[in-house]
Amino acid sequence: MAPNFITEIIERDLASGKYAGVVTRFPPEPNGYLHLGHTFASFLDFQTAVQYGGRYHLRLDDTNPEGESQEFAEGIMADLRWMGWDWGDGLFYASDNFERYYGYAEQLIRQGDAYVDSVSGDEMARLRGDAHTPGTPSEYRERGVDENLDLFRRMRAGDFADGAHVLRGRIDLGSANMKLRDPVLYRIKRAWHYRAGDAWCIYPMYDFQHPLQDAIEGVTHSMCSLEFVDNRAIYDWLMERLAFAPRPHQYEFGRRSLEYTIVSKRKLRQLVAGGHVTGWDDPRMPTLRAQQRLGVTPEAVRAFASQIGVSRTNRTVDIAVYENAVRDDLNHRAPRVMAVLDPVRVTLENLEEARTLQIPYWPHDVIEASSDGLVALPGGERVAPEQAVRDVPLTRELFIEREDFSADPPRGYKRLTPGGTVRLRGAGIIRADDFETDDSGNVTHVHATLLEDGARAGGVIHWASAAHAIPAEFRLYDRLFRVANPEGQNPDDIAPEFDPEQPGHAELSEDSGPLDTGFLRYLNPGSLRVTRGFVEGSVANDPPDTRYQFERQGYFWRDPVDSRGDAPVYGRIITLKDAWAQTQKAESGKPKGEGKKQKAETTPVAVSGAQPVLTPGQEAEVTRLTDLGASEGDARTVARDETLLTFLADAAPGDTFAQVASWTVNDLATLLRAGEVKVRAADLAPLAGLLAFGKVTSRVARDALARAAASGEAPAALIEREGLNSGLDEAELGRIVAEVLEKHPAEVEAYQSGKTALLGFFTGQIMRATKGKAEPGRVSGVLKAALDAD
RNA sequence: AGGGAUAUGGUGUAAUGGCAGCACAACAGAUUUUGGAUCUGUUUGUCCAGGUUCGAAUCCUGGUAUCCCUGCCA
Repeated sequence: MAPNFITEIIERDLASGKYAGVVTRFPPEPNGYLHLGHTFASFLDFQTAVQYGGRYHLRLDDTNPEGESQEFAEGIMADLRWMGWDWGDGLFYASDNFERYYGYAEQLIRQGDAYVDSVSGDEMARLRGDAHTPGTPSEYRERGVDENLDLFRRMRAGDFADGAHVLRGRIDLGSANMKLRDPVLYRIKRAWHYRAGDAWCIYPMYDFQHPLQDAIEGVTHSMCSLEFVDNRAIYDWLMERLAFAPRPHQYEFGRRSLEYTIVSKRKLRQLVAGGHVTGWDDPRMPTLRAQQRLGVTPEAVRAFASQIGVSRTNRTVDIAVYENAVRDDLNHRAPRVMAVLDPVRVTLENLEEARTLQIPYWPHDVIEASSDGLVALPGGERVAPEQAVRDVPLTRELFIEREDFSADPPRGYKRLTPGGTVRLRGAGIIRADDFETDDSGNVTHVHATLLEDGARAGGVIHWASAAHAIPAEFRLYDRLFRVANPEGQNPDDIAPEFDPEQPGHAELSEDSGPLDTGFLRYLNPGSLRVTRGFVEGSVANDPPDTRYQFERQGYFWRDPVDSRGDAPVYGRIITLKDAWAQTQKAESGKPKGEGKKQKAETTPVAVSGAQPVLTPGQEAEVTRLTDLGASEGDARTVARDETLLTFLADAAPGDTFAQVASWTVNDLATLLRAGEVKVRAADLAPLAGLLAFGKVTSRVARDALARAAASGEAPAALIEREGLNSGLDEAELGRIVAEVLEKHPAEVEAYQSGKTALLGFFTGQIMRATKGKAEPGRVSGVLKAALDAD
């Protein structure tokens, strides 16, 4: 986990002793399967705890019986364990604590912090008001404690129908934060809970239950996504009213979505239910179980999760980052073998007798990168590179890839052509002497000659012996959607031409309603291509979960569901990068271009220089302040802000006023509004005087101002006490400059070889070394002289 | 419209007043018995307008854009 704003908070909390250790939790609701979107959140929760030597919990957040099940709970656990997580005894079910939540609810009632409301849902929504109008109390808001307690107990006892009453927090109906307008804490809902059965007919709401559960578990840092920012106010209110100490705190991070992927549970369900995929584990799905079946390893998923950063903005990650993580993992894991996916027969006319070749499993670069000098056999055993080979028969009858022979090759084609040569991987060079085609012109047979050593060829192709290779089905997966953002509008999208051979297309057109099925129209009709071909015989004895690189094709493994011993099915985990396809596409690509979006186009020109309109009273203040010497801009800012106005009221009039006003606006405004400024404006005049007379640099003055604001000490006294007005003579400055240069020889060299931007770096170092006492004007002169002299 | 959050290359993320860096992508070259991998290099960026400062991605003011909130879901 790279450093981020949450690790920063944790380090501060640990350093200050706020918590003895870190405790986090990942709280999925067991009403669906985990998908790639969850890996980010779970990784953040778990890995952060690991990183700080803390604990992480898995919490099944099962407070809404609808849709939740043990099957989902177990699926979630299995997927997380597959990812390599071990929460030890840190497994919690929210439903195990229903009784405790209930107790806290009664406590809130007794404290007058919660009440039973008895209006309908519609009425409650109406009374809540909207963004412009504050909420109005329902007629039940002022019920007494005893009545509330009685009603709430009877709610639990099942005396009332669903929806007849709710328990609400009594917070603030007028709050601009809608979440605070007396949120519902409990509702009556007669539903069978997969763990609690029918023990309860009231269930707690997220806003009530989640903070309590965090506190009960002893969680310290409770991470959730950005849409819960407003809910934090309830979280803090609850912690305060129920006096938890030490208490957990909620921090929000931005979600990460992935290009070409949807993660909405409802839409995923539509894909399964509509038969657009074969199930939740269809290798094209973004669910973890699907990625698992695809053959992606947990290490790759974790690498991906660690590579996408953490921030407070919702972002969409480039699919290439995921693909890179998958390839990078497989490159060092998957032995190389050969398979022909779309075969064309080749006869080596001059090969009389079959040969057995020993071809290495690994390319030279993977061998060289091995840390112990050994490499793995498909079974996992690590052996010397020369032993990491398999037997491959070279026979008179072979198969090669249909794409690897061309009677009419495009420019730059490096494979087999009539009369041309190519190297058969590991077997030597052949020349195509002749070829046959069928009625439609498809090549059916190539007649070739195996050439002597010393022959030359421009390219290398893979192959398989017709007599020994194993027939197999290949499933070539591609992105499920044709567009990066299937849930968006995609006005530039061009629907693919109708192709009756592609399953899914017909359903797609009859199924596409105007509403939520819109994303279905972006389904990629070619997301699954099935071919029949041959894989070299050596794979027969390998473990069934071996991931291979089929050379020049991509990474594959045996489909764990559909593959049979006598009918193997190989699924493509991911393609190899294909520079040739790139150039091909570029050649044929119309100059239409992608139309890079220009920022200037998307951002309308801002109306600049617009000044907010001031009231006559504020205008009068502006005049008064400018008369006192303040700049127009500062005056306008101050006049509009009561806090700044009040602060500035006791500033001394005179020459120093303008400076004090400027500091007020530019340096103190934010602190002032937060009520964190301890110094008085009256104490600022002497500081401004020191600055005006050149006794201190502006840097020293601002530092002193900041410290004074925090401590309340008069800044001028502070400067006096620390001798910051002592000035800096030429000799001392020269000495410090020399010291700084000596400490940073690499930077000096870089500067002298032309990187003049480093002047700012040196200036900063010198300012720091002199505590700001050096005058920047002099520094630059001395510095340049010293650097040039060196 | 009220409240809240956010804004750095194509994408994601660093820089906490002092060198705009890293990863992925793209492009070029080297290398290569995988058009893979590897290595080297290159292109592209601080939302806009003002202000403070010797110096601003960072501080101040104003604006713009995007997202979230008005479930008895989580």
